[in-house]
Amino acid sequence: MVFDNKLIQQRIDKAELLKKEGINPYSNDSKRNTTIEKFLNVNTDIVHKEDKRDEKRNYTLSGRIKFFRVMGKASFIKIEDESGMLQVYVTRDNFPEGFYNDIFKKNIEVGDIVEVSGYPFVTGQGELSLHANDLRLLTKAISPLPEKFHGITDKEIRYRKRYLDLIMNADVRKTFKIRSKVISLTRRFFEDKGFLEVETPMMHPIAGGANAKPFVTHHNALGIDRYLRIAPELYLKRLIVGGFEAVFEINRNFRNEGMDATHNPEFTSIEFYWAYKTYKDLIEITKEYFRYLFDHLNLPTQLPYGDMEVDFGKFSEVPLIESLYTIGDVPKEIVDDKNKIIEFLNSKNIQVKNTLSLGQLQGELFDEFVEEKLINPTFITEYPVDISPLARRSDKNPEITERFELFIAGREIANAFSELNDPVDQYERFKAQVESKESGDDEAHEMDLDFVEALSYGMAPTAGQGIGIDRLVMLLTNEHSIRDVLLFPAMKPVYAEEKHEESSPQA
RNA sequence: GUCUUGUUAGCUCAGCUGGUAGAGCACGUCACUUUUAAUGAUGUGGCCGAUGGUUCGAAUCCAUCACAGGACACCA
Repeated sequence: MVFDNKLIQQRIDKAELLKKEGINPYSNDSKRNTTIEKFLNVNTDIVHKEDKRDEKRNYTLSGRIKFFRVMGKASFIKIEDESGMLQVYVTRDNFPEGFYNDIFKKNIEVGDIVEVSGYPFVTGQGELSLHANDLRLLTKAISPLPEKFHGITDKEIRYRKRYLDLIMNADVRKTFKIRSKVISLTRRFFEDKGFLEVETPMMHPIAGGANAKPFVTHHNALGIDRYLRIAPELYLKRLIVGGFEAVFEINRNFRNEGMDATHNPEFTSIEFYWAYKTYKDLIEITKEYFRYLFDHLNLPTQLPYGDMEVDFGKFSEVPLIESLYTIGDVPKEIVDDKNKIIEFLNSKNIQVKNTLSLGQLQGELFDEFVEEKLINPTFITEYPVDISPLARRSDKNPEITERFELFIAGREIANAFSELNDPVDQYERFKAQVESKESGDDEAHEMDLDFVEALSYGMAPTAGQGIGIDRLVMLLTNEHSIRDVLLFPAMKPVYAEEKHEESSPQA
């Protein structure tokens, strides 16, 4: 039974009783004419009035009851709407005979959504409140709310029943409002720069644009498998081939990998591509983007993140190889020598496959010794070509690419490069990835001949970038788990085991 | 995937080296017309995550499983 709990049954009984009294416990005729925030702002003058009230003003407000304090013939309740919390004063003698004792006190309770009308006044304790002369039930809550003081702290319940978390925890609502603003501002920033927002497929015939394991689904009508996209990159670049010069997409990517504090199987990123620009231009627009976000979110340039202090006014730029010895304290003389790097890594008790290339080993060194030290925003530039299959080679040094990743608070936030637009080079790099895949790297990129063909028609010199929105929001809200910036993070189903048992009788 | 911690009333949590379940909030009843987690009195409420084992006896010890948190690994 769904409603077998005693407390729930009690509340269902109350709803039934109200129906008998002619009160609809699920009424939809709200007459609200203002919000709590507006009420509180408009009536700040009441405190200066002689009798601390103005009976000529009248407001109708709605909200969920969060506190219910009965003191005999008078009660204080607190109701909450999206904008804030309001104290409402309810007295017996202000209502029709019987309402206060039999309806209000007995059958309306914490969790219910009510509508109140009345005038503003300030209590003896100095709190601006509403003196109610009408109170109506709008929605009966038949499940009791969690405890009013501690609220709900069990993370599992908070994630599985996010609505409860949102009811009980104003901070959580705030975090998701910031998230919404970040996405909205991001969209506006790029639109204002002349970028065109586009939508590209979520179901791909080839999981391309990143190195990651995809989710597989099946298209019945065509009888073929499709991959939930791991990145929109190759489609966006096709659009650049087609003549759009600045495009962006804010949407979900799906990666069939482990889950932890910084990884959810579906996550949101913005990717943008900008013709006739290079990664140098992307560094500049990224700095501008952060200034824009901070201005419009009204954030100080220095933000705490855990026990770190991040200064968003201090962006720096370091080539990857240089960062190994200037930041990572790796001996300078080994960074260009495969064997010496392996020796060094082994001496630090880090095991690596000896099939790794020089570039891959340099990447290892970076991950191991540099990444976590990059607290203030740092553009790490000039990535080795063999760990950058889609990036354009540097004209000065074909072993490195015109690429950067942006690190903040020890985490990768963005990845960007001048795009590879040489179709033959792209073909060769796909081939190298395929070989790598055949030798066991199941996350290597697949061959995408259709994309190579697109490039063969000529893609203007272009720079492109991806920014992880979830991790960005984590930074801005000082949250340390990606689940705390996702309304509905991925969770294992609770009842999987039972269902399984039903279908296969055993044990 | 590995290690580790947790799972007890609707919620937040106690429950020691095994002896048959406890508090606060919520809920019921009573009192109370300016409270702020209101207060006072009183009462109801539990298959102690699941399954096995050890034991005269298990919330407690052991094993397996499920789910979750954390760390590590993988993952750019």
